[in-house]
Amino acid sequence: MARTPGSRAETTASALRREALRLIARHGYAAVSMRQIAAAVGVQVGALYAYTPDKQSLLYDLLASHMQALLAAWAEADDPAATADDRLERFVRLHLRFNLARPEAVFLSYMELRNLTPDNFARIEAMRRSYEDGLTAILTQGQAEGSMRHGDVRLTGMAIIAMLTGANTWYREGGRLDRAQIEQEYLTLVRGAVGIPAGALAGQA
Amino acid sequence: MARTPGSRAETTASALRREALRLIARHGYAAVSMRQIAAAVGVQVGALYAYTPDKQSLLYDLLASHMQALLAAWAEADDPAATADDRLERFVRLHLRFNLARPEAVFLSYMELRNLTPDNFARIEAMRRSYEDGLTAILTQGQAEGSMRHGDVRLTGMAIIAMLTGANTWYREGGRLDRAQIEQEYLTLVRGAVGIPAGALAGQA
DNA sequence: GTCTATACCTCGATAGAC
DNA sequence: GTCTATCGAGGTATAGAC
Repeated sequence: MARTPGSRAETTASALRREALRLIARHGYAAVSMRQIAAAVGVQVGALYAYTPDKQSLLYDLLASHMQALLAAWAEADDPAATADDRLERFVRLHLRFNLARPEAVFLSYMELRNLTPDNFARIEAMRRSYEDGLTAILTQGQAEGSMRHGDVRLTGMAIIAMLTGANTWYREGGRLDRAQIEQEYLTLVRGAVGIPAGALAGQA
Repeated sequence: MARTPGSRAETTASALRREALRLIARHGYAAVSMRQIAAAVGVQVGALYAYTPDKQSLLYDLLASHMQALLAAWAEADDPAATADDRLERFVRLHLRFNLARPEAVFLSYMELRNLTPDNFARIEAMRRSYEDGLTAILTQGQAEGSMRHGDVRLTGMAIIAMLTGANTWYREGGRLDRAQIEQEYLTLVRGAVGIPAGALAGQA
């Protein structure tokens, strides 16, 4: 049987990531065994160690690649030259779109932080903090431009992110509200929370 | 040594709950062993089974008593005869006050849901739903009274709860903001989100 | 009520054959 | 790259002595 060298390896590697993500999201890192993951991939447990040095690295890779993808998506969506109102709208839409599309990875990213080693935890936290800083910069800009009226910038930023991420706890594909409606609803809530007048349109100072 | 019969048992029972809560909050249900809990309590592992039939019941009891306390606190704080604005303020303050005072129990209540058996999960979910319904009733009332302008009631309720509960992820005793300041900040955010005019005071229609 | 001892199971990780 | 076999550790829960 002719088979491209390495092609089987790539299949197993991606299956490993996919099944590990699925199982850990459902049962938790500590509750999922390497044997379970191997069974889901369709190999014996020893074979997994050709792809990951240990279980911890597997978890870290899942979280790190998720955060890297999020940061990259925001870097592409943001326009630092735009008004704060406009940037805030982009942030809200990107956050919802990105997170609702990957519920399992999002779930892992806040549920499994405590199962990281201290070094790995610090790396993930730095990326998360960088993402949060993107939002607080927008809030600071909005206050300077006079379009937003809110109190403590850090608290407001954390509140907005918590509110948006919370959508993942109840959103289900094919539910009562579609993603476009959800984006609009959350956008209205966020704009009200930071004191943007109800009549103001994004993009105007 | 004269000792009140049963007093030693009560001490162990409460120590068991306290240490189990602390350890599970820190490491997760699946990662904490009955041996670890026993060591923290100061007994051997066999002794724990005089207080709980198994590990699962221990987890369920911790979550159920937390939710019961929350529902009782809200029943006492709420005034169904008041205006929606006033009731919303009470809800925000109670939620923050209650949750910031019990970070470990709050953490368990959303992190360990998946480690409950289906039956136990359904019981906890019913209590959580009942709490959420308290808020959505307020939002519906506010819309009817004309003091609030928001969209989907269920989405708005979930968004508010997620925003408020998020405070637990960053709040630390003795931090930059005290609890009174935090309550005020979140109250402003919530009132803005549901479209209560910035000038309006709670208690006014 | 708590102890010691233990039954029985599953874990992560490795070794060596193919 | 994957298999089988295995090591040493640690898991929940129970039995029976005190």
